[in-house]
Amino acid sequence: MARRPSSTLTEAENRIMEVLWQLGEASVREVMDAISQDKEQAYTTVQTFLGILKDKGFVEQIKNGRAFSYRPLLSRAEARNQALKHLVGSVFGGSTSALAQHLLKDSDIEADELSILEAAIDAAIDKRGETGD
Amino acid sequence: MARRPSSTLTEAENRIMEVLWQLGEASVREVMDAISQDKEQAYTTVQTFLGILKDKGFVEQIKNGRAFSYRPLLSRAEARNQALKHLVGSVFGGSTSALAQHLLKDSDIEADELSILEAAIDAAIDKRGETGD
DNA sequence: AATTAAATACTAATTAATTAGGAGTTGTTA
DNA sequence: TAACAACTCCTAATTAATTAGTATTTAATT
Repeated sequence: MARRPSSTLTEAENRIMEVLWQLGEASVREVMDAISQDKEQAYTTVQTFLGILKDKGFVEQIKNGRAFSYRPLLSRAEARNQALKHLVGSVFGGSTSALAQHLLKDSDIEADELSILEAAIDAAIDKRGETGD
Repeated sequence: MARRPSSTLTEAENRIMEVLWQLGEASVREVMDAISQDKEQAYTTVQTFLGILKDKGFVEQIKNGRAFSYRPLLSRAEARNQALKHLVGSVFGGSTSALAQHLLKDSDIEADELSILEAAIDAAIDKRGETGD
């Protein structure tokens, strides 16, 4: 027996999606060029992953002259949600507050980030109080 | 070419470590029994992973009569830190506050968890203010 | 039209991750 | 002590993930 396929974007898939989220729409070559800033990657490798992402329904393929362009169908926020859910489920015992508390206690988050965070929490609590959400 | 080895605990490794963190120390059979509550897993499979974890330096092996017992050398907090850092690096562009803000805006964290979180933040800010950390 | 460039489609190879079997060893018990 | 059970060690098999090459098609340019 062996492993189940990943429920979230793999590392390589995420690298590709990141470019699409940034550019909105891009050809194989454009994705390759954007990635090659950080990581050398063959044209056909990028192509392979765009094909995989298309098969998984995470991008759509648009005919653009002789070539194809690709556009994200999965948003960055959704992808982050999935990745986060997966991490919380496997590493934090399914408890989001365990993650949050870990963030504060054991991780190296900066003090000024904490203030931003606190303001965001106030806003979130206000909003939920109003709507009863 | 192919993938680099995972810098964090894999899913299966984490499952094993979770038992060790819970029990403090356990034999192959005890780990297997604990895991089998959720997931059927062969004795030798558990054994294989304990061997891998030992090779990686994440557990120590203690002779216990005719068998071995295993004890975690990596703490749960450290493992969570690594996993979190990895996620933030790959999915949140390296920004912890991007993660924090996502938690509040886009994830489905509960209102009562937010209150806990806020209290934790207050405490964290107080502590850092005192020590100038 | 022939050569060249670029894109696509298909295939393949490598390694990590997961799972488990079988051989051999050691200790227990009828 | 012979049978049996439990454990260890080594090996293997399967699939996901990553990477890229080759062959073919399509288009541009001289």
